Amino acid sequence: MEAILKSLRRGTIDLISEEELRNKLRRAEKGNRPLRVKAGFDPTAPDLHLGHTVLIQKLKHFQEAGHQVVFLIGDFTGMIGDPTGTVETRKILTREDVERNAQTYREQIFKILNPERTEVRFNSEWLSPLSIGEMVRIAGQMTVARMLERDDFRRRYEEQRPISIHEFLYPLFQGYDSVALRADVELGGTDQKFNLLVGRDLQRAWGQEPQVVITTPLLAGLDGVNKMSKSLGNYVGITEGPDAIFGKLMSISDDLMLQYYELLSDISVGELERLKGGIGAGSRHPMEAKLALSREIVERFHGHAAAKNSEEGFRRRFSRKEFPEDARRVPGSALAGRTDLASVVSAVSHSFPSKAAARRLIEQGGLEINGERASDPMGQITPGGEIRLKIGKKEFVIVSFD
RNA sequence: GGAGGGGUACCCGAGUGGCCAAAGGGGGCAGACUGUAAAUCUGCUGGCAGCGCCUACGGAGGUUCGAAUCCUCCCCCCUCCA
Repeated sequence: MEAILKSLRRGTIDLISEEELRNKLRRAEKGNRPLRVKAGFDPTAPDLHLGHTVLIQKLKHFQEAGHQVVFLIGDFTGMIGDPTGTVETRKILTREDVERNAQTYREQIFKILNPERTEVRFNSEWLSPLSIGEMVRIAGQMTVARMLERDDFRRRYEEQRPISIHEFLYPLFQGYDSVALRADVELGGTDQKFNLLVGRDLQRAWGQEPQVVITTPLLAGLDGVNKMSKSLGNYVGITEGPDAIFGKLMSISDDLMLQYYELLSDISVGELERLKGGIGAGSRHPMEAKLALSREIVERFHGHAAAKNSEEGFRRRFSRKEFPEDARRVPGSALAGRTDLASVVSAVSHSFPSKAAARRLIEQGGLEINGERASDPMGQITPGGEIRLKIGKKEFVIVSFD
């Protein structure tokens, strides 16, 4: 019991309340009735990244303790859009869109979760049929003052930025989801705290025992500053290839690495402490730790062999600075007869597509040809055989003539 | 219904007739350093057949030798009063 509790609390921010959770766990065990653990997801964004998996890892911890996970897709609330303060013009998704996205979710989350103990639901199931009268009843559970306690609403109100009435409905509906699902526990990011608490209020109003609320931190993105998000480009997508994931994880700072260990890794709490201590004392090399983390995460999504392979590739490429044999190959014909370096690079590179950009790169010493730095944009290549280009830090291309 | 404020490059944001391909910051890219990093320092950061041309300051017209800057119409965002 205590061990389970400890694993459930790992890396979490809020637990409201521990007392209630204990009671629920105890009763679940006694009555052999697993807890219903709910977490909601956006119907429009089926591309999960590691940030999402913090929550999914936590769901997994519950599953490991024998409980039932309800993976809720907010297809109805998605039409409103959670009011994050930014402009949101939500396009209405068709039934097919939602179903397709749900399918993608299934493929992705079941790399972590156990399908046997996971129920995928849509909140349009109970929200669509709601009558106006029932809606009024739900809305009647909340006051404007209380709504304005929510950070982003308060800020916008104080700054005299507009808040639409329908945005108030989002937390209410999310809360009502908990009523409809008879949730025992709801998990969410810290930004969801208010919404999760609304669920408790509504459950009380509907005569249910309030759900326990657990929040997880928002995972920082690769930059270590902003939260991980696709739009900021600082993310690691779980459908990305093994080498991409490995490389991205290896580029994070040491501080961030420890956060990732806490929130993403399966290593035990004890091992985590030893790791932190070892790095602090200098007895563990941060890079070794980072390699191990990268291996673990890649293995989770792509399997053991892929992880080994990515690591080996990484070491060759960066530690030993070898030219990767699996570099992208481009036929000499792609150059269209141009032989000056700026034109060659712009023709062949994804990162430096314009000639001006290629020229800048070359002038700054970012181009190597067959291992030699070439810094004159007007320099020429001699067509024939294979020419190995290292373009910037990350791009490797072999141009082959026949 | 009335009054006012505003839309500038990836983002924020200065610029109110020429010196503006557009300050400054962020981000990004590259180099040095290193552990692959982070931090730090340096440089770059519209395009093209290379000091010349093209495209660009919400959209369309106009005034002018010349407009991001002035005028007209339109679109969009915000605030206040009713």
